[in-house]
Amino acid sequence: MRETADPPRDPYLLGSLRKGLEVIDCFTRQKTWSLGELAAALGQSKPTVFRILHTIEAFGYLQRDPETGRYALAMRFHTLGSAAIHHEQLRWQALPPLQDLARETGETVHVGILYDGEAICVQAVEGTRLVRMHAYVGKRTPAHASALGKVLLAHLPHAEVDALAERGLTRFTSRTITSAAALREALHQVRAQGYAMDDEEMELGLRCLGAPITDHTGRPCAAVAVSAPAMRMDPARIAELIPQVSSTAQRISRMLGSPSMQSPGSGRGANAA
Amino acid sequence: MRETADPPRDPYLLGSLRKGLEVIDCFTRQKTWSLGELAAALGQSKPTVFRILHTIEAFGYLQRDPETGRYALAMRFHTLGSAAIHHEQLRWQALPPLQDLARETGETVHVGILYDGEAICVQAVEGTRLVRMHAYVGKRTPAHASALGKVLLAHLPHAEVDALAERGLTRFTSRTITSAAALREALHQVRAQGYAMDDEEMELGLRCLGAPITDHTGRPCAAVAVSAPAMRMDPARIAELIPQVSSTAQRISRMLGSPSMQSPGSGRGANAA
DNA sequence: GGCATCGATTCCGCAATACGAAATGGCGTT
DNA sequence: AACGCCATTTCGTATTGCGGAATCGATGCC
Repeated sequence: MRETADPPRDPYLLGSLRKGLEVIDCFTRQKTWSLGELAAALGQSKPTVFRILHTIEAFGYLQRDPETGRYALAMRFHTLGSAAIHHEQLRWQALPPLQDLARETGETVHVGILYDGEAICVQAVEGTRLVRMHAYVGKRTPAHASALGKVLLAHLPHAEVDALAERGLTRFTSRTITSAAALREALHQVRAQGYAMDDEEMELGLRCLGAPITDHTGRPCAAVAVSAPAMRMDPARIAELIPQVSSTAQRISRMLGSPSMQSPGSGRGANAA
Repeated sequence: MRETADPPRDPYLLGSLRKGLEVIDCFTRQKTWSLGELAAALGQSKPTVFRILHTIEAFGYLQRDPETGRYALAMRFHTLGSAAIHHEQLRWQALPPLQDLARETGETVHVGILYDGEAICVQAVEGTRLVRMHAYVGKRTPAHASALGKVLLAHLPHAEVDALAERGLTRFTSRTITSAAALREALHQVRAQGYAMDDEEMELGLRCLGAPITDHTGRPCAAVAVSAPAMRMDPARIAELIPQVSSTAQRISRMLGSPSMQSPGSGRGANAA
């Protein structure tokens, strides 16, 4: 029989490299694989998969359990992962404004991006208070349960948000948003307000406020957040922090070449435009 | 002219996958590349490199700067990197003993492995004191300036330690070991003592004690460390902590199937054997 | 505005490469 | 001791990937 029609074949896709990457992908789903399992999962012959594994292993990206001979991701991927984060140019641009915000508020502040349903911290500055949230570059938080994440989800196509909710919204506290309907409602509010709040949804006693950073096309590409113990985040303090976080976000956006929300000197613009 | 003799050609090395991995490797040295730069650096033709980049990009492992068209590592690598750490089986085995040690001492404790000149934390339990070291999975520390790192370096072939020193030993405090000779001497002492100490070598005011974990072959494969502010790490406290850290390390080693240093019931063995 | 330049992308024919069926080897099980 | 499962190796063939050269597109210079 002839090929079952894959009409739009990409002539620049290298087959053996493609299969290699498919193999690597498998390891995000299951931590160890035997040759036979992988061959079956990918629908490839064992010699083919053997050569692929052999090549990747030769580069130190995979390692085998000396006992069982099963393959697993090696630490070399962790090196690449760190490099990926440190390469974000955003990281360096955002640092001075973040430091200012941390100094003004005394609280931990951070900048993150959305990736695959998680908010990933790419830069953080800790607050000066003894009891404070800890943040570090590379920290990941489920998007539905963080201020950073909700700000970024709010500007995503509805279909993607639904797909995320479909995968299940893990509960962390009694306040975590766990239904698709509640998430949609919360994101609607975020869009209306221009900022997001995590009200002890990830951890009891921790509140965060987040605001969007827009890139040169005006699209939200990242977010800033300030995090503090709930005891220091009463309504009065929140009202005070919101403009501080928002203006930090706008400052970073401007550095990225974002078209300002309101032309400078045009007075107070309608913020519902 | 004929090929310049690469005698031990590996028949199971897939050429195009190999080149793809070489391309990925390039991004650990320089954060962004243009097609032409990569082609020149690898000694490959531009169409070849183009196909490779195209394939990797199609998988979301590379992304292009929309402005300049330059390639950079994408966040997807960070996902793989996290997965690599979380797949360490050591991580789960070590947790209960670590929790016990953290409870007994009240200080932050962690387990790490050596990779490419850095100690990488694969499991951590924070202490209970208000002022304490913060540790998290994935944290990396230069090996020459940490207790974890020095324990693991001590059991490496001398050539590898020298190679590391060759690359330069960054100074963090006035106490950081920065010469190859001093490092060799320090590692010699670690081997003799059976534990390592970081005496404010990474950060002033922070002391750590580390002890080796051995795998089923008896080879040191990881290490445990306890970290505390120097004010809580005076000589008396250190003398108290050393056996606690060591016995935690031995407990974990035994779980990994390590042959005990001294057969159970054989009384106090000579620890210099 | 037109032309030169430089980098990225596409074309195309040739040859090397990667493919998989089947054979082999190693090891734990019955 | 023979079986059966899984990883590894062999080998002939067809496909895939290769690179020189042409094309396209943007940028800068006259």
